[in-house]
Amino acid sequence: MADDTKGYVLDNQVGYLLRRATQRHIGIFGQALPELTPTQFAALAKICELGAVSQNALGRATAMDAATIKGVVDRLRDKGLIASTQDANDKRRLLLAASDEGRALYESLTATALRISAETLEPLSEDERIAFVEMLARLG
Amino acid sequence: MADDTKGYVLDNQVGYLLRRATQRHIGIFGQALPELTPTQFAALAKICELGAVSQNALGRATAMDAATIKGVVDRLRDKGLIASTQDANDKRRLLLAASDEGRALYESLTATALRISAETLEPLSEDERIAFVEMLARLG
DNA sequence: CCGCGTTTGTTGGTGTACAAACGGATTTTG
DNA sequence: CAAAATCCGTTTGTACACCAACAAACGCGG
Repeated sequence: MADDTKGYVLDNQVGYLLRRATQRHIGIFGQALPELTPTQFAALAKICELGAVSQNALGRATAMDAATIKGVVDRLRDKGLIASTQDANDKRRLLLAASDEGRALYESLTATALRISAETLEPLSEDERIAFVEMLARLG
Repeated sequence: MADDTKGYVLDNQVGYLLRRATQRHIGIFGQALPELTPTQFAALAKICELGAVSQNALGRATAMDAATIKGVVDRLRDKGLIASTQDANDKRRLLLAASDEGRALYESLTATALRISAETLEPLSEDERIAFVEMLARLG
């Protein structure tokens, strides 16, 4: 029977550990970059990366469903970081683009964002960070 | 300058990857165990693990703040899986305990829960799973 | 060109998640 | 012992996150 195999222990389950790690990361993010939430920053980053996109396409690019991306886009627009216009060729589509302020903010914040990633991974050694991120990407 | 060092790419950031991995895990959980959410199952598991606890203590044991655990406890009680009574020694406290149904459900579901964890980690090799979970625990 | 399936964005509902503020109970401390 | 600090649970407000249902617009096959 050896050790404690076979028992269910919450604290060892991936799902629980993922939740805790995410909580810690969001805490670090909020400390270092209070202007935007991680989700808002992700959406802004993707808009800057992709140029003009429709709202749903942005959602797909950032792993948010249609209902979620709507709220995020609304908040970014309220802050004046992005602008939306009707697509002339397809009247259903909202074309989104970063405003000058949005792009400037994004560019001024990428260094901070990288620092946040580093701080999140800080409990791991150099080699471990690389291996961990690579494995994590496979779980997405 | 070698490769692409230095640039900020959303898809390589831990926070984003954590979010995606969590999404996938929650999807797997919902498929395999639709009766409860991952959070509700975590709370029920901890109650069964710890015996009687106060509401806030349960929150701390499951990494949920007071406002969050309240909603989770309310829903578990609505389902008849846990019961709450006033603590006689400390009139502030709500003492929580699993009902017979709650305990039975928990015990009948631990095997499924373990299978969910395994399926979440399925893209990794045996050795990788162990290393990954250990590192993930350090990030919490 | 017409109908039908699909896509786009919106809304409503549920469930985490956290901050801030609160009243009441308890504990600590002067 | 009385005042201060703390802890308990609750409420309110904001922000994801997803499901299901919807109307308008699009596009394709017949």
